[in-house]
Amino acid sequence: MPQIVHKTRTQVVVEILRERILSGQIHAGEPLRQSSLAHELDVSRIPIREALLQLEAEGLVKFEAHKGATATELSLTQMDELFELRGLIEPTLLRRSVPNLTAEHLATAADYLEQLGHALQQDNTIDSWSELNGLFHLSLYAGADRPHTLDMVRGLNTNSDRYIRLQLLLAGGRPKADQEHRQLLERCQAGDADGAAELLQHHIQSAGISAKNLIEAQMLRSHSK
Amino acid sequence: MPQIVHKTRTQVVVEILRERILSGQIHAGEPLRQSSLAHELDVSRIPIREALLQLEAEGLVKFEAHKGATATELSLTQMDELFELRGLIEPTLLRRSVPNLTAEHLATAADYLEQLGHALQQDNTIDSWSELNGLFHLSLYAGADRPHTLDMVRGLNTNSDRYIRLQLLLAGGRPKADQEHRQLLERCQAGDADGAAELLQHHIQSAGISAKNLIEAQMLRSHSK
DNA sequence: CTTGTCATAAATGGTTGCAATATCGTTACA
DNA sequence: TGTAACGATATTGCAACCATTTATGACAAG
Repeated sequence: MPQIVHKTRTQVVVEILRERILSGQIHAGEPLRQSSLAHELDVSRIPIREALLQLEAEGLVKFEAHKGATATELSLTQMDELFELRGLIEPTLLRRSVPNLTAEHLATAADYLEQLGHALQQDNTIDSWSELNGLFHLSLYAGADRPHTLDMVRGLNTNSDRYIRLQLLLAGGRPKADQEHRQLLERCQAGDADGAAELLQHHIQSAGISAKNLIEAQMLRSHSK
Repeated sequence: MPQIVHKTRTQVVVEILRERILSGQIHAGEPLRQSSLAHELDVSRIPIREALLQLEAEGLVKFEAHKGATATELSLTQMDELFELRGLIEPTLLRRSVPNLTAEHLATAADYLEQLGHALQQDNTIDSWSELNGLFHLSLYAGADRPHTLDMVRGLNTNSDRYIRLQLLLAGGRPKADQEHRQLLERCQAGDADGAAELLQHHIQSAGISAKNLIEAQMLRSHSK
C-alpha cells in the first residue's frame, strides 16, 4: 500500500529534467529557458525555477542570475575530480559498513546485482542499469550509518552517471564491472572490510579511467571533423 | 573598480538567513515561516522560498513540502560524520596543493593567519574569526586545482561552522588552533606535503573532538535542569 | 472519557502579470 | 573601417493573488 504521496510540481519537474540531462537528451552546455520549459511541461515558471535551483545544487545545471540556466558540462579535469572523490570516500564508507552489514542488507545487494545481470539483456538497458548500479553500490554502504555522507555519494554518482551511461552506450555493456561487482559482494559477505575497500577503490578508479578515455576519444572525433 | 554587482533578492535573503542560522540567532529546530520572513525582510514569499531551497541544499535547513522549513540541528553522530569527511578530504586536497603553492598563495594564507591573530582581541570576534578560519584553510588548497572539491569542503565547513562558533563563544578563543595553524603554514612553506597533511588531519580531528565534547556538555546541562 | 468526523484556519504551493536586467543589432562618429 | 553609444527585444526576477494541503479544534457518538 504505497500511501499516495502528493508530489509537488517542482519535484516532478526536477525528476524530468534530471533524467533528460543524464540521458543526454539535454546535452551539456545547452541553455534551459524557463518559458519554453514551462510551456512544454505545462506548469508555470516558478516550479521550473525552483527545479533548476535544485538541479544546480546537484551540480547538473549552472544557474546565473539574469542570464539563465545551462546544463553543466564536465571537463576532463572535473571528471578526474569526481572519481577521485568517489575513490576517496566510498572505500572509507564501505570499510565502516562491512562489519555492520546484516544478512538482509547483503540479500538486497545480491538482488540488485542479479537485476543488473538481467538489465544487460533488456530494452531500456542503459537507464535501468545505471540506476541499479547506483543502488547496488549504495546498498553496500547501508551498514555505515552515515546518512549525510551517503547523500554526498549519491550526488557524486548522479554527476558521473552521464558518463557512465555514455560508456554503456558506446562500449555496449560492462562485463568487467559485473565481474568486479561479484567479487566485491563476495568480500562483503566474507566480512573482509579491507579487501572489499581495496577492490572498490580499484573498481572506481578503473571506471573513472575508462570513462575518461571514452570522453577523450569522443573529443578527438568531434574535433577532427 | 569592483564592477557593481546586482544581487538578487534571493541571494540577499540567503545570506541573511545563513548568517542568522550560523550565528545561532535562529536556533536549531526553529521553524522558518515564509510569510513572517517575507514581511520582516520586506520581500515577497518567492525569494524566501528560493532562499530556503538553497539553504536546504547547503544542509542548513530542512524543507518539507506543505509543512514548512526548519533550521536543521546536527546530532552528535552527524557531527562525527562531518568531521570525518573533512578529515578525509582536506588532507588529500592539501597534499595535492602543497607542491603547486606559489609564493603569492602562501602570502595570502599568511595574511589570513595574521588577521586571525588580531581577530581574537576584537569585538565581533566570533563571526570574523570563523570566516577567516575558513578562508585560511581554503587558501591552502588553492594549488590543488580542484574547484568542485573545494566547493564541497566549503559546504562542510559551513555546516560545522555553527559548532565552531559555539566553541569559540564558550571556550573563549582557541590558542591551540592558532598554534596548529602556524605549524601548518610552516610545513606548507617548507613544501612538506605529507607532514602538512598529517598535521591538518590531527587539527581537524581535534577540532571535531573538542566540538563534540562541548555539545555533549551542553546536552548534559540542559538535561539536568 | 475516549474517539472519530467534519469544519475551519493557517501555512505552503502555484499562476499570472509586471518590472528589472542582459543581449544583440543598429547607428553615429572618430 | 572599426568602435562606442544606444535602443529594441528577449529573458529572467519579483510581487500580488488564488488553489491546495495540512493542522487544529469543536462536537457528537460509542
